[in-house]
Amino acid sequence: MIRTHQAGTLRAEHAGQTVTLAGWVARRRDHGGVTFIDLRDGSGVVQIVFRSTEEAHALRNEFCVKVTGTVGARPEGNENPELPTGAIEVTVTDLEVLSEAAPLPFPIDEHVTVGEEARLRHRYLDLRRDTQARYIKLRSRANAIAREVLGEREFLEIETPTLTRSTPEGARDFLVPVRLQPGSWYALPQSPQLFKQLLMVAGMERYYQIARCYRDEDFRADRQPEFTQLDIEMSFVTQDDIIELGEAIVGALWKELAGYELQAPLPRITYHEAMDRYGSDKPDLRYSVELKDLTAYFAGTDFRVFQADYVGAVVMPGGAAQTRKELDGWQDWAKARGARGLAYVVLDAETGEARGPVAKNLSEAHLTGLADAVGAKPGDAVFFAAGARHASQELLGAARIEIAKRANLIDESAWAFCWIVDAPMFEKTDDGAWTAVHHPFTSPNEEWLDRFEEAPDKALAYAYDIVCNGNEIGGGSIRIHRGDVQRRVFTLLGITEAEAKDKFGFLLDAFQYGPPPHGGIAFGWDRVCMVIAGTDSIRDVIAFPKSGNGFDPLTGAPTPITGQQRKEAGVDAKPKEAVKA
RNA sequence: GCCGACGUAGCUCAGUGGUUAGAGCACCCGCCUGUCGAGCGGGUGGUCGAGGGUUCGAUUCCCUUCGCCGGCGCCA
Repeated sequence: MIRTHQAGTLRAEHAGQTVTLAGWVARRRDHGGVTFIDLRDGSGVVQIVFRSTEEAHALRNEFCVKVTGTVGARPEGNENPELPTGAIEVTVTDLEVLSEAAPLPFPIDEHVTVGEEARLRHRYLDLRRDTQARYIKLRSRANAIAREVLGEREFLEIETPTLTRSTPEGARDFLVPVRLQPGSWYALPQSPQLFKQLLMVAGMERYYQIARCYRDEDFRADRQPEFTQLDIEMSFVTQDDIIELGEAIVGALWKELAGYELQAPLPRITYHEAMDRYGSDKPDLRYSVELKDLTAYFAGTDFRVFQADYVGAVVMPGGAAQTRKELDGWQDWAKARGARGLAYVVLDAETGEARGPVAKNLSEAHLTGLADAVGAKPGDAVFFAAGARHASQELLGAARIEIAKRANLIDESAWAFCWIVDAPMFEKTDDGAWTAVHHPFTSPNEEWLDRFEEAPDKALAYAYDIVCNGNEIGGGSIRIHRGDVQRRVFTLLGITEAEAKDKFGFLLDAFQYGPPPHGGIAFGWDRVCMVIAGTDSIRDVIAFPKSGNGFDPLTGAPTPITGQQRKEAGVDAKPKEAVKA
């Protein structure tokens, strides 16, 4: 090594030692006769002092330098308690500029906010910033912790192909042309789902992988076209076994990275209960504000809008104090989400009288009983949604989150976990057919195994999601391992035998040879790291993330290809057999 | 695909239908021996995202377009 110590590790006990350091000029304070420089390396920052000012004068921000000097206690009164190294400084006797830095496109400074585009274009500079570097380091530790927990439990880390066949998730595939077979294409995996099931058939019993996955869908703050899953599958297990494992992993992560002791077992909430109480399948349990079903309460109302399959409400504590403009703002908020609006009633802070545009449509009895029915107090506002049950609950669920934000009900220091269990097997598509909510290999639970056809809309699966502070951080299921059940599911989904054989015949083939009962879970690893890091963008925990539209501001990818590449790749080749849509 | 916000110096932002578009930081030069987001003085730096329109005159108003961010749709 060309250095003897790491800058951030120097302490008072090093006083008197001669050390050689290497790092970057983080900041310079040039007083003419004496110059202070904050020297930064991967471990932190230490102040170095130049008495001979000539050479220090030429140094600029982010020059990469090597210095030799003597560690000494700082003069009385000049200590900096803000810095771990603040008790000492290194007086430089020898300086070598390892490389110079051009003027920076943006300051490497925690105090200055810089636009994301500039940061990503020069991500290698962005990552020199302490906060950003910490996110990346945290992720590395998260990987190590997961491997440790799984290794102890005798899981095998097994890689699966990234050039593969389209798997049955619902998203659009990224496709790769195949030079050796013009007209045929690989798909990049949306997850290693089928491969991990094949590994179970192969007797690998306990598999995991930190797997890159690809989905060609639009972006969000917590979605990238390529992302990472901690992907896990086990044989001979029940749902409880997977949940226990999930809690062990999450427990280890939060203990070591967030200093939080997980209270296992975590609460389990059924999917339907979550929708009824929180209007979400990933409820944020850091605050209460629950939905109230008022369908029965308003039965027989003259108000047309409330003559619906479902009428629900959510209370905003103190919401009556909102200005007319703020209350109108909720209407715009609801319309932006595709709703007609958000009916509301405010309860007078003094009298508790129910007022508002909707109040005049409601009977005296309904108005006077409302506060009790929804659990509201004088001074609160009550928001209503009426219509189709699921959509109305989702609107109220979104309102619940917005209420918590606006009324400052979120304890930012809290961790609230839960499992959402008993997810439905199927849901109706727009054209009236059934589709798998999870994926078509998800097992019905015991209760529905023999009769899910009787009421597909009510049938429940052995499927579970783990939720933290309103983020779905992982999810999985027990898989179908019986051929007859799998065939019945395909039949319900309208997948013919020929289609099934064509799409995933290799899996069905494998399942002819004594497949073990198995199940698994996948953690959205970027999201897990994001949540632990306490940031609100997945891009913070990805070393080189893409920006909107899949553009990489650093490399400029994607780029057009040359005619030669196009020809060789076989992009335009016609497949030998026509493929059905 | 839809909705909303934003786009002015390298960075973060202010500003205006009318003379030469500003500030802080960065950068360059100088001063300065105890700073720690050092300080002081001077200087360089602008296609006001792009195109079109209205106007005597547009960075400012209008339209289109591009980029970016957030959300909806989409993504089990």
